[in-house]
Amino acid sequence: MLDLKLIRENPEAVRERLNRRGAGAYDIGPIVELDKQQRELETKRSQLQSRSNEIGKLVGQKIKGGLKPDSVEVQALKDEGNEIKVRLAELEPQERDLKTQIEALLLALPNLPAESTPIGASEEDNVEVRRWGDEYIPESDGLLPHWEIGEKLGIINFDRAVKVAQTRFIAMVGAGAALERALISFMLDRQIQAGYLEVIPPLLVNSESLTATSQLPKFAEESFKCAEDDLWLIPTAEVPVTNLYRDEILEESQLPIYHCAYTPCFRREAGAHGRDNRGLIRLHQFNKVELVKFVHPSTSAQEHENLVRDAEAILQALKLPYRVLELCTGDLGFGAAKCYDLEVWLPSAGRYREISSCSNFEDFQARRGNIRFKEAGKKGTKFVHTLNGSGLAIGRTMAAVLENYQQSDGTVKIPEVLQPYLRREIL
RNA sequence: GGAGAGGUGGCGGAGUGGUCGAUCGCGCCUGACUUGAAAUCAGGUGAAUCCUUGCGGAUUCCGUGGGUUCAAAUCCCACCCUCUCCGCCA
Repeated sequence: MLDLKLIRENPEAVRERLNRRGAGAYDIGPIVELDKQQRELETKRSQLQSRSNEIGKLVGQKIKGGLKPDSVEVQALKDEGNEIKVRLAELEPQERDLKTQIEALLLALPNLPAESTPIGASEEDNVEVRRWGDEYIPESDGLLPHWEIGEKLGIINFDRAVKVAQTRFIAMVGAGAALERALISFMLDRQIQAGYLEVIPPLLVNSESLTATSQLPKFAEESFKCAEDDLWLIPTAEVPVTNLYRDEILEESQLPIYHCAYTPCFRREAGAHGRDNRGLIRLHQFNKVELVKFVHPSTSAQEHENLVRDAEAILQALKLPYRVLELCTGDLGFGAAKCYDLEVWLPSAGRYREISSCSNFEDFQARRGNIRFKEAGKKGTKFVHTLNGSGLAIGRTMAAVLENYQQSDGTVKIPEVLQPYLRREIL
């Protein structure tokens, strides 16, 4: 959520920055107008309230001083109090209504792109920052896509999972399940070593949590909702982990807070029919190790760079070729101020595919979730900055391992760093 | 799911209609005393919004939302959450 004060005081600057996401896509005019009305009402209402409080006190004093509750003097005050009550009953709903409208409009506005985010219209304009591991890119002759490898080895079952659930669900079997589990353990171990505190959060979350991290209200159709309850299946561990500290005031000395979490993620992938529909790339349920940071605003840019490096470290350890993209303003996620995507090399596609997305939300989520910190000895509070990134998506990593490590005899080598987890060298 | 108890400031814990944003204790901060610390003493110590150039002022917040009243932490209604016992269960 953007700071209403910032919009009020610098509307032109806010407009300019929002336009970087797409010219004219967002209009703050109504917010500015409603905010003006709301403040006028608030001033009026607060003055009435003040007089009403005064009357309340006066009546109390008079009665204590010996006047009868039904004496003329007291009755006159009561009458005035009743009058004010009538006028307040008019103003209050108006003000509340305005506030609700403003809130709804604010929740629908995306974050301002950071000054450093490259300006562009679409993913075409994303900027490649660096590439790693070209020497590990396999020869392209006779390569199979990962779903064929998985089926041949009998470690991924697509058809049976569809019977059990729906299309875009899979079942991992035997060594496939073990490899999935090994990847999870390996990534968690690495990230814990890098300083992240592991969490196993709830996999169902309420609407308030989804609103704080900004999946709601705009992207409701992307998540699975439990019909009987105000509970949703998490689309990413970002939601429960970020919301761990919702409505809290942290001590400055507690920052930074680093968490990692392995969770399954559930996404409806609405509107994605027919796209990337083979294999492990786009499923309704997938596993992910997520990194989440809560940091002091002055450090968040550096923390973001470090977060990306922590995600990259996994790909490097697995010797999977990848590149780092800096997303342009036109491709930037709703809540992000700045975002790097990691893309891993998928030989079957002959291209890089997203395997991690590392975003700095600055105070956007913190504002929505009311996550603040207090500086020692100083009055008031500030919003923390939140960041998160995949470290990494497990299913896509599995796909990348199967394809990049396949051998001409149809077997798949196990990356060295996973061998201790799997206790074997070949699939 | 049933019965009972309860939700007040960082913590503990008062407060059952009136000047209560809330006694008090602990914690924390500042100052005095001290070579320093402890102890002691004095003062201070929540958040948010609006008005104001500033000084400052006003309003809101005692789980949440309604209601009664001139006036609600306090009374009424609904809901949420926590604890204890029972039931059920991995």
